Amino acid sequence: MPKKTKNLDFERPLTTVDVVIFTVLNGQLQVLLVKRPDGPDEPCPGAWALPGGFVDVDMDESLEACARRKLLYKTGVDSPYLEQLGSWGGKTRDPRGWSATHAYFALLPVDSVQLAQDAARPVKWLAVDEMPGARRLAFDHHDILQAALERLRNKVEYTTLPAFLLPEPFTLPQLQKVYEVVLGRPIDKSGFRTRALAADFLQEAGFLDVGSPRPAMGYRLKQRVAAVVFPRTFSPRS
Amino acid sequence: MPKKTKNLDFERPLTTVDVVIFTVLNGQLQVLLVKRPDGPDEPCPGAWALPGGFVDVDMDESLEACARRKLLYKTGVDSPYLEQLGSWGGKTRDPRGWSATHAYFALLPVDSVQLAQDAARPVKWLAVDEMPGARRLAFDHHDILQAALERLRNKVEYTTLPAFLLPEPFTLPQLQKVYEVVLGRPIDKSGFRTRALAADFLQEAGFLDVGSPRPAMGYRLKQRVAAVVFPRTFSPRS
DNA sequence: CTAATAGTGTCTCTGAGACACTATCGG
DNA sequence: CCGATAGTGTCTCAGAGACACTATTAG
Repeated sequence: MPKKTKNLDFERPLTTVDVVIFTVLNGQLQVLLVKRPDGPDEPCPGAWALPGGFVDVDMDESLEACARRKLLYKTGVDSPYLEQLGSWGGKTRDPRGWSATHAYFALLPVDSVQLAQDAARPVKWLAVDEMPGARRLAFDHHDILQAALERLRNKVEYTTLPAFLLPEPFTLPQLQKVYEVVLGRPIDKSGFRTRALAADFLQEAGFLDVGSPRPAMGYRLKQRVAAVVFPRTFSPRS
Repeated sequence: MPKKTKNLDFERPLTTVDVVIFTVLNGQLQVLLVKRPDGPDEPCPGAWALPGGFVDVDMDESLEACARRKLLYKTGVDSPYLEQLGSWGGKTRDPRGWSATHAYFALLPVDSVQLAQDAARPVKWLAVDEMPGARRLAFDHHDILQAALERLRNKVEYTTLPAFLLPEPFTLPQLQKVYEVVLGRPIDKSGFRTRALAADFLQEAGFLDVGSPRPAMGYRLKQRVAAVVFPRTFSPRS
């Protein structure tokens, strides 16, 4: 290892942060994508990509601060549920050189979002179920998105994460729908209610009339910071 | 954001990979540490640190390959259980500049290790329980180690990870001891055996006489690649 | 009244925890 | 024989799954 002695003048990898931003919209789990600019010097020109970009060593105090900055810039949301997902790095993932990205994933209610619509950088929600195999995302963002989905679906089995996808206040049937959307299968109502209430992470917020024949109790999260863990999973009896 | 246009000549963070290497030795969970060199230009001179270092854009194909290279170099082990832990990055974690590290954690049986003893870079095992609060590791390696411990202890509750800490073949009582060492509490023998065998990740390898009055069945892992997940955790009745 | 959704009660069964029990070895 | 460790059987109980049941609204 000749280069790593005293001086630091060896080639450094490019360092980026990408954020997988999920919400529920039209009864579907959706992810935020940004169109890469066209141009001769641009990698993946015109392709859809996860929001993200280079770490700015002057602006960013830390990786998480960088992720929050990019998220705030694209969505206007400043304190969503945000969790580190992992990092991807290698010689070939970016044509501009050895590059490593730190990926985060965020959950937010769609009503809190003000998309930064900019003609130069179009932004859109895409339902994850409608992502055709053919539609390739930029770089290795397909892998990153799949990892985020896997993490989300795993955690949904035993945590209260989906509550961060809903605007407050919400009803238990609404929350159950979100669980079902993310898991892709129906859940028993009685068991769901028992679990949700036993987890003690909700507080009542008065009855809501959401157009159903009978009004339902509305709830807010007691703590908007972290997820609560259930004692067991939702896995169905085999 | 002025700098991130076409050209790439803005300052790049330093990029490193660190590996938290665990084993069980003398009935204790131990972690591998490397002494930082002394010297006027060195950060944290003489402090103990996790093995790791800069990504070498010529040698390393990917982050994981870089982690494996560093692990092989220090221990001689080339295919341990290796998992990404997370990344830590910020303006102040390294006095040499904005730096981001990609942390991995590895589990390996102590008998497979040939420590690279080099007078310039001493290497040692340290029992995690004997780490005094006062003993500060280099950089933010204390945080990284704590995160690795938390991850390990969490996963031990519901996976077969501890099997990667033992030389094969091993007996079920030996494996149970490892679980107890990592968890820091006793486990019921009967329940442990039922779970372990039901998980179907072991194959018999003949009786072993390990000095106990009665010989016990030895086992090997069916797959040395990934951990198996239990249906429920070991959490004790409240 | 009926239709539709909100919310509850009840039965069963799996699997963990606790712990007493038997089995097999060395001396 | 005894002591020590390996390994098994049995009872109980929490909590998930399944599903039938009641409650409250709009029309």
